[in-house]
Amino acid sequence: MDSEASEKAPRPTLASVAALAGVSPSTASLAFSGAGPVSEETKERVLAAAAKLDYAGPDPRAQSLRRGRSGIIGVVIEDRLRDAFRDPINVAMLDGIADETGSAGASLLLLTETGDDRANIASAPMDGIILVGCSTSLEEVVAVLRQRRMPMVAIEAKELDDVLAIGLDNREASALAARHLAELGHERIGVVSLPLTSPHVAGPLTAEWEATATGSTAIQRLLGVRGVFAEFEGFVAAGSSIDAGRAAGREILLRFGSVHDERRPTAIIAQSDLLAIGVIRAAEELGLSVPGDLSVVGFDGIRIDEAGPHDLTTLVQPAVEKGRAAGRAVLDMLAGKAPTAVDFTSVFHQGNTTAVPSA
Amino acid sequence: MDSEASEKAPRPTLASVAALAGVSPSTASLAFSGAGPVSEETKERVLAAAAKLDYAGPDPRAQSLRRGRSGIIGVVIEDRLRDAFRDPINVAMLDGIADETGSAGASLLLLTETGDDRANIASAPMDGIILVGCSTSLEEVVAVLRQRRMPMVAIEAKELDDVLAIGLDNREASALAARHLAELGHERIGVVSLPLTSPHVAGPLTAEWEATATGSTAIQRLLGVRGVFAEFEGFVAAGSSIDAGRAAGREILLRFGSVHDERRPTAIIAQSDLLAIGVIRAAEELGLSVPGDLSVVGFDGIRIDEAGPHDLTTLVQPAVEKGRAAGRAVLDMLAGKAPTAVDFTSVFHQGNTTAVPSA
DNA sequence: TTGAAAGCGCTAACAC
DNA sequence: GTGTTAGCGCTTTCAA
Repeated sequence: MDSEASEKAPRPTLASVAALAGVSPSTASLAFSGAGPVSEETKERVLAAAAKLDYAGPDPRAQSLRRGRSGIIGVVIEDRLRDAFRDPINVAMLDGIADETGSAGASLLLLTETGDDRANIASAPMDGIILVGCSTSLEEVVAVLRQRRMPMVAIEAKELDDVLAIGLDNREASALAARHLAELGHERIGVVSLPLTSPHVAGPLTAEWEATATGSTAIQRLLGVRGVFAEFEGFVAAGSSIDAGRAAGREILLRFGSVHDERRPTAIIAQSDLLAIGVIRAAEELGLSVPGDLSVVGFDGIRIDEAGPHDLTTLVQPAVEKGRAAGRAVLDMLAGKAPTAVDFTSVFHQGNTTAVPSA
Repeated sequence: MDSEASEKAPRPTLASVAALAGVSPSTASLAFSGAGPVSEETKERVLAAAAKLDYAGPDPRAQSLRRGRSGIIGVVIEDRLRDAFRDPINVAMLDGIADETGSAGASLLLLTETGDDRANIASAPMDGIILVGCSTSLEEVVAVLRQRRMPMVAIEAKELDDVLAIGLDNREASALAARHLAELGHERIGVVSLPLTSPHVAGPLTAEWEATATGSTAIQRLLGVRGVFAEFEGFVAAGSSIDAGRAAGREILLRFGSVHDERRPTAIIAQSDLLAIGVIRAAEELGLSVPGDLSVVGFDGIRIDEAGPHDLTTLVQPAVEKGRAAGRAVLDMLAGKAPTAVDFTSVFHQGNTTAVPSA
């Protein structure tokens, strides 16, 4: 019964306010928006009428039909939220997006590519959209959105028509990390990859798997390493988390039965800092010291409460800036301005988790 | 120039599809929605016309005006996203909300109480709203939303008219933790509190501060402890993070100059697991062992990659369920059903971070 | 089974 | 400065 309260008290309309104030609806509208010439006196009368009726301002639904804009920017995330936001790098990026869109008066609609939410991508009232680290079904999603004539921006996705790309030098940066290890004298390395396909499963990296992979970021980072080390022990993690990194680390370190087997990699490149921390943990649990017995490199450069005493050697990417650029790009598209496709560069940070391999 | 592409190709309308198919708009509408009797043949004709025009389906903006529903549920977060989502407990809750709303075909609009985004709360096209851990300006926000006749659900907020409450036994659970410590024999304890006011600042807990506090969760948890220990060393953290916990832990442990001062608390209750982990870290850095020299209790029961060897003694709260309940409640309100206000219960988990105080 | 008409609430043009 | 008119694109009566 209580719930009917909302039904009993219909929202007053601009028209009703105008009527009470004794002015035309268009005048009342102007009085509210301040977008045209209205006499002080009329304005006051309208505002008084609005107050009396407890009018909350123009109905956003009607406004958005009339104006052809809803003030909403969609953000499509591949995973379930709890998977995506477990990694601070994604949150940082989202925060960057929110910075830009928020100050332009737009709000963010969170959408995932998973199951039920899929249909919403086709039908939510949005003015533009940002695709984040999407992969598997990216092209399907893009096709739907293209049909909706929706301005699209994708962060770290493969090039697609009608989609503005915000890039990161994943390949080059990873090559940098690999070269760093090579220069230290490492010859046998392992790589812990971000998920390659969706749904996320863990397992040893194989050529076939890599060939069918859809995760653009992971692929580029793998290619970067391969440019330096033709061969390496690859293992695909089930996500970007310390746990997943730990599991992957164990797999790589124990691939030959014992960590003392001489074929064991002396260095591991992890595709995210969380994964790297997991690898370090796995190594320590197996009695290996970092960087004495094993060098570890990460990727992202998040400020890592969890790294303990280690200062992770990693590639610092400008996550917030990436988000900002994406936000700015959609807004530009909406404003009819030519948006700028930006490519960001990661910076190598030499920490204390890499060293020359032990004899 | 490129950006004008979207302007040149206007979205086709249902009317244009209908015209091409040689039927009335209303019939075309039915053919799409399947919500009425349409002959197979007509339907096919309409679909063919739609395909030819590359029609992407009804415009959501027009739909939402006509139907009075936008299919959007707002979620108001107090902090900047990166602060709120740094704590996995919040992400879990959001995930619970998304579960429910997503499968009902609604999407989530993310709003913050901070600066620019504030105005959006007053003007975004939403059907209902969920307030999450909001505090400071809760009442202002609620007033605006009430005027909009917006169904409101609040998670762990103080009781307010027209707002359905989803609660957690913060007070009772905290009392449980305190009693646990009392039973172990602790007499001098410290409490690391979640932020009390906004913007978040850290500092020693004072009676005045507590009196003007707006963070409902923090207050309840403090009250729970006070029911058991009339006095304790309180310190308010600047957020729910390991770093903030570490800083707060240091403050409390060094309040009397040295950790060896006999007035030093022998146990610390932290209002979140992240804070607790930070406290443990601070203790260890100061040469104290946990639980030997210091007992630590957390709150939340997140699965903690970062706890290292410790199995944190904590209160496990059903975060995802809390989110689900909130989601279900808004949806019920929208469906005209009486929503159920739910109160959740936390479960005490005895880990290995609490023990009898050392002599 | 289909069509015609009305209007959701607002605002941009245009007249006065 | 203010009022009038005309829709934005869709869906829901109601009548045929």
